Amino acid sequence: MTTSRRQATQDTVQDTPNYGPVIRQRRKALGMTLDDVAKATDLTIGFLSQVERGISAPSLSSFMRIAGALQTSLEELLKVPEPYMEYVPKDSRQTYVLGKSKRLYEKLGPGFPGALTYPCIIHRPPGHVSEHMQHEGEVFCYLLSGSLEYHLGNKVFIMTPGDSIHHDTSKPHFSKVLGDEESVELWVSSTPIKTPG
Amino acid sequence: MTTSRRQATQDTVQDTPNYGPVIRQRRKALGMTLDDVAKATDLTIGFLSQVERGISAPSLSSFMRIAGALQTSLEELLKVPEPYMEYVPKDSRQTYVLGKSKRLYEKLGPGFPGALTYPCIIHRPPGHVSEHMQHEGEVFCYLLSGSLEYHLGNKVFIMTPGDSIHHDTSKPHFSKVLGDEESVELWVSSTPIKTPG
DNA sequence: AAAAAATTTTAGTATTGATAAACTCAACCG
DNA sequence: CGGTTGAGTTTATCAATACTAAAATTTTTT
Repeated sequence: MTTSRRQATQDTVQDTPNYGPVIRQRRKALGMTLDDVAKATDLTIGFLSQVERGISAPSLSSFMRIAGALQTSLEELLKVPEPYMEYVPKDSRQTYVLGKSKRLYEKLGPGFPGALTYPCIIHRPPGHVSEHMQHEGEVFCYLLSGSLEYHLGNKVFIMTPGDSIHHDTSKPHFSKVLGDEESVELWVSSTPIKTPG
Repeated sequence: MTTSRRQATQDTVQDTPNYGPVIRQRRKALGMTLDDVAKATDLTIGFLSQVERGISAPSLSSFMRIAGALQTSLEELLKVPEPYMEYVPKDSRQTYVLGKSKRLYEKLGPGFPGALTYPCIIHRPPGHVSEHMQHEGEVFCYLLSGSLEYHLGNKVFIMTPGDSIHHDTSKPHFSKVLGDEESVELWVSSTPIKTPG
């Protein structure tokens, strides 16, 4: 054909997200060197440097390993950066109702591009028992109101307003809302809390 | 190294989503042939056949062109299929509050994997004016209650309960909630309605 | 200023992403 | 029944590249 596919690809390079800088930003935000990522992905620092500078394109499987090493997802690296506001007036929060239990989730971040933590407020009804969790990362929770029975590994804490907890999420954990009122919990997590589609 | 990166890749093949069958299913659901997709993506039918059968791996840019041809996204093709229920009891719906206007969105689908349409019910407060939209696809809306002023291109319709509208979404459209009560609208769209992450 | 760390750059190549075309199979039609 | 057509599979091939190893350069640290 008169127009090579190579040229066709070049013509559509505009459509390829500029993931190089996004990868570099995330890597630096995590305090990692090219060598750190190279070891985690079984790729070389030279190649990763080229990927970050847009000189070379990784295969899909390499891209996924890079995303894994950076504790993020393909989707996060490829998507158009979402709008952010550092300052969130309390009456302008994005809110969601989650699940059959009608938990209310108030999103407070991201406050800037490349943020590594996800702040939110969660309202849970009396008696609600959260999912048992265990995954890589860390979390901080401050109880604004209500009462919680927080299970962390084989420890149990009764939390009242003003109490907080900060832990490694690789330890199994869950909590139950005590008493007759809903709990209001301020969370800052290293992984986004899953909100349905 | 004694373990080739190819083997390393093979070792992690379990981690690579099984997108081949997902691509084929979506292509067939859209009534497209390999030739149709080949023409849309500037790839060959032999290659696409191999991709769908997991024999060959497309580059990231080719993958994105395939996703485009299939009117879907990388994320949709790569993600673990979401749980689905054909039958949705009215008190078991997933709900979300959207935006500052506090629209309520009740998810009714997908009813099966590979579905091409997205059913939902949307509740909107009095006076709410929707975003002006214009994109590829089609939509059907049935007004359950309330009243709407629906703008489609340069046509305006006053919708009352029981009325419906079904149109090509490439025409510019938006609507406003009339009267003092909220509207309750049943929608079936060819594209997912955006819900904040 | 020197050393160390981090990154960039270069040369190289085994592998592959993708093609062209032959082949196979099922469905359809005269 | 044989020929044609549509759809998909398979094979041989190769230009391009995904990625490496190592040298060179830059930046940071001491």
